[in-house]
Amino acid sequence: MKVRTRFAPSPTGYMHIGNLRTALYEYLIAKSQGGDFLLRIEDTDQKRYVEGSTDIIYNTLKTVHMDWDEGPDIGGNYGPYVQSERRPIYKEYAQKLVELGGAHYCFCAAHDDEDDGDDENKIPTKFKDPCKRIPLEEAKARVAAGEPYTIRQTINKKGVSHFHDEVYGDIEIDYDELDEGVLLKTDGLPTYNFANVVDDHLMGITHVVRGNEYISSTPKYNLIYEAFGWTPPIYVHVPPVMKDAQHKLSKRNGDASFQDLVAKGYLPDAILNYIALLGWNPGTDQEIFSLDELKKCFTAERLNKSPAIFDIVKLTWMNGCYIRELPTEKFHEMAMPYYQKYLTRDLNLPMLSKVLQPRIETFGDIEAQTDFLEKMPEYSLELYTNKKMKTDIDIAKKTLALTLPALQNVSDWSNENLFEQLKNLAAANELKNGQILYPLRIALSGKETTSGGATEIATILGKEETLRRIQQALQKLGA
RNA sequence: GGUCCCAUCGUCUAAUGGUUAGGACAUCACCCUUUCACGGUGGUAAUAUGGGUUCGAAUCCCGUUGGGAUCACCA
Repeated sequence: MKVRTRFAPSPTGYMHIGNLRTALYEYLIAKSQGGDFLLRIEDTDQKRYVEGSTDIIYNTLKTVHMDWDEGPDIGGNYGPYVQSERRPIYKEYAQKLVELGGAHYCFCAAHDDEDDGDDENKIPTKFKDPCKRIPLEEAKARVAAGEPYTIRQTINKKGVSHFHDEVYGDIEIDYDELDEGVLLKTDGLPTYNFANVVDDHLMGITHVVRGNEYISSTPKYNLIYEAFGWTPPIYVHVPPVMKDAQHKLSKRNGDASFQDLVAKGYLPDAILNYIALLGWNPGTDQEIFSLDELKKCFTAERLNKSPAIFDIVKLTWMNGCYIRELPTEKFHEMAMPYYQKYLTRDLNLPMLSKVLQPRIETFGDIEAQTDFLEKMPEYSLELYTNKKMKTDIDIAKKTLALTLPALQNVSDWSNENLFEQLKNLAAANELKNGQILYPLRIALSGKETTSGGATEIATILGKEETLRRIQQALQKLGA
């Protein structure tokens, strides 16, 4: 049987990393076995709907190349793929479930959740609906008379429910723990509890992958499958992605959303690679994976049970690996928007890219790495003193005075030539290379550390600006 | 509170009864070096806890502790 999985987000705002990881696992379970991956929009809660969030979902999946085989935009044989467009289907199946004894009409008012007065002593009890004792004919008459109603699940079963989960193994839950929850709301739309069962069955979903918060309600869904005479899917419950040991990653608190990370200069492929490893491992020491490689080696058996904390530091490292692997031209092209944002001076940008590529971990680092190119910062003369380089203020004064005329005569302003010239200058004056190069770098950057050395910075700045900065430094040194 | 689930270095994880408990990130030291970075070498660092079972337990069982989830006309 062909494997079919679905990503079924609700359009309620941003796409966070946990969502994306669930989508990835769904995608990989299908694609590792040549199956289908479909996209379904679960918009049955009109109150929580956020304009534009379906576009975010489409765009995110597209940028990481997780292509779906069926979905709202491209259609398929099991549509529609937006739940609000499936309203008649749910009503039909809900009524059928009532006839089958798996549900009943309920006329109770909605629960008011506002009284949080004595929360300490509030012990919730299982909701057992009195309406299920209303004779079906009477209930139907009230519905026909226009009385508002919901359809609730009927749970009369006693004892213990068993089911198997691919990650957590065999789970047992007592039927007494199950609520007789609403399946079809007053507004005629289904709740998640009903819609996901009906749709997953109708759409031929073989593997249901979702957060482990659904484990405790899974027996309820199985009861519905059972009442209809349907075969339940294979369940794959995955642990949450955490912000820290206590808190899940959430949209509130400004926690990492995919698009935030991209905006900060993280590469989509690196993000995807990192989250694949948050809760899954290949069983080898390999850590860098393309999506195609993941498709080849992914197996649900190697999914983890315990929550994983999202570690931006490791993601940053991995992003650095991806940046270093970029072809030079590609890196330059991707860095260009950042250059345009932070730099106005006429610089040797290809040289800047060459210097930056092995040094930055995200494109967002460019700003801090290049600020001195734009404007010479204020700096202390103490910077000229460096024990290891055997320089101090006096030596700097002397060597910069030698460097200035030497560079004035240079016509080939390439890094290689500048380095060669200055090495020769050092040798001719019986100086160490560092005694020439270290003060020069300070004079050009005003910073203790920089991306690149003296001659690289000179190359980037160009001859005119380089000479100007050396003159300024000599002035500052009182030479 | 009931129920369910989880527990290996700071973090992500490997080891499905026998390993000096392995790898990666981070961190520290050293090497390379025109600073920084990249790269290389090495170090520090973990089986929450108490009982069992077993010749032998990170691994199996029970208790404890800690954490998470769930108990909506949200998903």
